[in-house]
Amino acid sequence: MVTIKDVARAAGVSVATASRAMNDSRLVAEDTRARIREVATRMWYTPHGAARSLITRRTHTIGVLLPDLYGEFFSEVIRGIDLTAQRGGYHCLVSSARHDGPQLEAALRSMRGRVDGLVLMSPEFTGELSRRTLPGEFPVVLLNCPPSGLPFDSLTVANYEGAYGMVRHLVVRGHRRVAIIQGAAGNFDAAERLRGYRAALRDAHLPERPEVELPGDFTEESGYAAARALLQLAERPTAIFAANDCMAIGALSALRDSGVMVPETVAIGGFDDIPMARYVVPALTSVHVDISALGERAAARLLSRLGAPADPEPRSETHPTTLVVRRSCGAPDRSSSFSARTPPRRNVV
Amino acid sequence: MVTIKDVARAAGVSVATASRAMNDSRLVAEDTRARIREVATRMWYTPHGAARSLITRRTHTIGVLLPDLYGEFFSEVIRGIDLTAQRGGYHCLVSSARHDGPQLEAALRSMRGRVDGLVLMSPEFTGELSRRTLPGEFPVVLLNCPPSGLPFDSLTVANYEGAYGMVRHLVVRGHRRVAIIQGAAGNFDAAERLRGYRAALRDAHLPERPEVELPGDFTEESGYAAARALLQLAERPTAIFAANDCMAIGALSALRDSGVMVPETVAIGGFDDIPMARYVVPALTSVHVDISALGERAAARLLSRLGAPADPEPRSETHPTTLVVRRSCGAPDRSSSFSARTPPRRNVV
DNA sequence: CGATAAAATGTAAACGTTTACATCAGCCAG
DNA sequence: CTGGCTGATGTAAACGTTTACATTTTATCG
Repeated sequence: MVTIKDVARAAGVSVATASRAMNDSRLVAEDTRARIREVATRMWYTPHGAARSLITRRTHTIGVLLPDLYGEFFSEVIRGIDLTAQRGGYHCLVSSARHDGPQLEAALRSMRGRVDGLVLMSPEFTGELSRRTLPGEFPVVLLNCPPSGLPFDSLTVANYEGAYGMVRHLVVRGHRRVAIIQGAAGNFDAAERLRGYRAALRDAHLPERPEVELPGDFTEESGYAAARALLQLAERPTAIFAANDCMAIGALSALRDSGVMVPETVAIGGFDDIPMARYVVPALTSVHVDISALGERAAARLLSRLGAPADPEPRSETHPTTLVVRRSCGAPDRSSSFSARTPPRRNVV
Repeated sequence: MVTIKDVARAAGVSVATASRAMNDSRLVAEDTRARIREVATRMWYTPHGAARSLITRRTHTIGVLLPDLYGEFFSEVIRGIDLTAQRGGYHCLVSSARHDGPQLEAALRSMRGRVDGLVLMSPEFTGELSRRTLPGEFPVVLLNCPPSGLPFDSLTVANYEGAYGMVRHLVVRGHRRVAIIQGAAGNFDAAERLRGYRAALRDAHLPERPEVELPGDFTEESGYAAARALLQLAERPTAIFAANDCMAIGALSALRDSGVMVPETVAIGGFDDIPMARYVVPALTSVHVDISALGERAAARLLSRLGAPADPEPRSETHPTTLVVRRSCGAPDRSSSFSARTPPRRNVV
């Protein structure tokens, strides 16, 4: 391993000058700077990150802590984060961990001293445990976490508004009995979407009916089961709002298996607008979330904190959603899938 | 920031003993060990990663360098890698970079000194440029890279065999004119899949016909365009093998838009078996790749290198694929999607 | 030409660990 | 009682940087 000492010796200068040359300090003459850099590249010198961050107290790395890595969602978040991180000269240390107490704590601890800041996504996050694991002055951006009272920046998806808009849309189309398949218990997004659903009904002067608020856990199976249950009801709903697309797709399967027409007999709406939503039949109406942009915002926020840690005021931000109307709730069909708003996917493999 | 010195002072020992206690060395008495650890947890001591890796020359981090982060594929790879990395006590530093020469080189350099080893995925990788950027003794696992002659472990998907199996299946079902929509030019996977396609035709004593080998670039649009072009031919193919699912789905749209029946008039097969493949209509026959397992293998291979860097022999490994037959090539339809082999997805949001 | 300011370079301390080596106490055999 | 061994602890040097400070060289100006 070639160190800066080797470079300095080869260039006939002291390590200090060599270091300055590598860091483009103005305290070094132009010609020596050029000479040193030339020598450095010739010797394939790469600075030792650990040594550097030991003294500068900067790792130029941001930690990304996710509850899981399963599915399109996280891939997109990471993409957004990595994109802006790279632009700012930062790396991403990603890790997933089940966020039930000790696991999260361990993950946080193992990241300390390796990262300058953290993007923490944890819809089940209770500020409880890590109030001491995370020193308050450590830069953290909470992504889609329940309000915790912790002094951290926080970024959330407009779950409430998105759900409200979806249900309102269903109501406006004439639906009087709108059911909901809820997200996982204890999940912040799930709770917010439920809240939006209820508000939309209330504002339309429709009764809240507990029997059509079915539990779910964001999985396709739970959507399937919930839809089955709904079909058993004496008074069937005419529309179903599933708290995410996976469950909506599960519900779609259930209705198809039961011979129920969608959208003629029952309309369905989902949430997230995952790429697949365009391709199921009928195409799924959903609430679109620009996830990659969300990741970009989170990273940008964190980077700005890192750049100027002066501002102590934690800020909250809500990321807007848009309703994408497709056939599953009665919109006219489009002949080609290309007219949908989500850009087509590109896979390298 | 509380350092090991603070802990040592508080526990009334020297830093050496404190360090030994934290690292479970046998050279420290049991009672002092307990006392020191107790003090350490009470003070919320976390070792400074940079300082530690400066002296131990181990970062306990593996780098993951991907060509992009778009789509399900990378999400799954990362998941597999992170899973095994965590099990082995390692972190993942992920980064995406367009792998055209200087970009890749820069990414590699910026990772040096931060990671103990590297999983490098780059289907357009030419061993050329980085023969010197990557010192030979640095542990690297190449994932889906073209054979480079570099002395590195290498893991590839059974592209050739998978494509061969798919085309053979089409031929066995009676298709005589099988077209291919190729992957991106210069892409290793694409080349291998083309090779498998040709071999299957040859072995079935069917002629190779250049006019049905259409170019593509793995995007949905290119699949759409290619299918359009195929429909213009005087002698239409009766089956189309698309080098990935995205293009297959694009082709599906094109055929639907042209009023061509799938699979009755033209059968279609894809590659990758992305989750969406089950949901398009008709459900897409595809070559399934267990991507997360691929990532796990890659990480496991790298970790074993890191554990015992004795073995200098670079090893190659091919990851098997399985053909998943669905309706798009004429298989009987299944009533519920749950019977398909891909497990249902779980999204947290 | 000398004084002085400015610019360029060198010296050495620091960052937080680990670890080779030194030390020291206690113990046992001769 | 002495010498050597064992086990526990301390001392200090390293790891590869950056940077405050000291020193030297160069430029400027009276």
